[in-house]
Amino acid sequence: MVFPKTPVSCQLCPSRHISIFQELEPNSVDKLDRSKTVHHYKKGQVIFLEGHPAYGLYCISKGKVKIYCTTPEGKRHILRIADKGDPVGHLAVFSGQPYAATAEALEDTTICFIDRNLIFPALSNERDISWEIVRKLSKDLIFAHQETTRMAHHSVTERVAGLLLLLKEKYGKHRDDEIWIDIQLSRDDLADLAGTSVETLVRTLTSFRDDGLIKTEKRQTIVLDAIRLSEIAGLTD
Amino acid sequence: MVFPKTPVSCQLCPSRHISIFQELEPNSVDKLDRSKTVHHYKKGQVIFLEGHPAYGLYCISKGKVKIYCTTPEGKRHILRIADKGDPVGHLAVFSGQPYAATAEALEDTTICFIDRNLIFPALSNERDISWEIVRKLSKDLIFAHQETTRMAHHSVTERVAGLLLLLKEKYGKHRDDEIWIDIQLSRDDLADLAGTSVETLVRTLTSFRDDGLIKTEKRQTIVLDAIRLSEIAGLTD
DNA sequence: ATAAAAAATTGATTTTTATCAATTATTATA
DNA sequence: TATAATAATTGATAAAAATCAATTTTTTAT
Repeated sequence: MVFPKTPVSCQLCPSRHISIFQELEPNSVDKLDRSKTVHHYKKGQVIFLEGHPAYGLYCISKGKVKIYCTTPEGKRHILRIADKGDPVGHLAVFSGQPYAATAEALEDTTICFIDRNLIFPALSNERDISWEIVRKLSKDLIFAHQETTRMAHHSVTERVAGLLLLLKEKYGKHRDDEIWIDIQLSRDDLADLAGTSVETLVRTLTSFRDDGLIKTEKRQTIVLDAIRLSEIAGLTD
Repeated sequence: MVFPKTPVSCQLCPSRHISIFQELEPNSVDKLDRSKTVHHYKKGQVIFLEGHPAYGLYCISKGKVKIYCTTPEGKRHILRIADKGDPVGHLAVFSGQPYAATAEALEDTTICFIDRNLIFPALSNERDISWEIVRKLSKDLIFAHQETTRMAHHSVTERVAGLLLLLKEKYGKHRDDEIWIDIQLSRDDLADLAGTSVETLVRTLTSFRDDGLIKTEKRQTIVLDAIRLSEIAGLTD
């Protein structure tokens, strides 16, 4: 694995103003800046592996990372997609446990690593950052609970519809009066996000296409009828 | 709803030394003590409802509480069972959102309520409590992710086996050389925990009983073969 | 540009699980 | 204690989704 260092300062980082560290004092930012190392990963490269000891956390400067668990039978479940500004591996560091999931670059990614022993000293002058983290983790936990419930009690059709809407919210771009989901995900990725098999996912997309809910072009998806999709997803009532 | 006040001090609370507040200075405990109100709920009573505004959080003094989500179709999913010392409703308070789930007493329960506006002042002198909460939330989030993966990719048989082992860990009591799961859960509760229908749950238990993995007596379960159960649950490899 | 590899799609089949219906057991109540 | 109400169980059936297999499309590498 190659770890080329690049001079990227936190002050100039494109993700600076959306990350969990957005409220830091300049002094703390400087400390972070001196504590971090910058790394580049090509699409498909693994950043860390489930089960490995967590020596630190990451913050995405550029690119996207998928975080997934693997079952004993080799099935993958993508827990989330981390974008510019998002922390990765922080749960392991905060909880003191090994990484509970694998992180893999979805596209060419620049990511900063902060050693777990340097994080807390760098934040020592920040009074509120820990409560800010509590707030974010609580939100994430509520979302995770909803996901668990969805996986347990909703059909694949409902889950795929919900997934498409989520992706539309997060990655939707307007183009030619249509909403285009601007993220490069394979069918396998989509299946791993929806918690189903590739074949079932494809059939679900096909049926959505046949019903005029979506349009697919070159592995890209366009949402044509978000209202009907959210009815199917069970988000309206 | 009846809210009888009882003189229960935090210092004397049976849950004092296992709760998230276990590390507090005496001064902070006093503040909490003066901020809280004590409430009693009979088995089956609802403590708060999904969707309602969160005016504060709870800490269980005695008893057990199930926290569940309800889907639009009326299906329930029990996210967790909170015991003596466990916080309830804290996610809503920490995140500033309404309660995302319903809390209902599984048995007669004594629980303390702390208004959301009084929590942070009471903890103002505590340097590390927020990082302690970060640690606990991170652990909970990792667990929640594992649950999501389990619901998405494991069969009902695997999930029920895993559930029984979890209950055994948490509520197992040795009696007559056997491990007895000492908690009063209906078949509906077990189904809602495993994310399946009552009928399928019953059939799964029956097959476990036929295979000599468990023994059931008067709605109570005894684990006879934890090793084989954990093989079925997919926890061994 | 072409061949090889990888990804996506479609079809057929089996397995799993939910649902509906009926019955039995248990608990609560008069 | 008898009776009603609730909970648990069993059976039959239908629906959902996984799996296996084959084919087509797209991408990558030569």
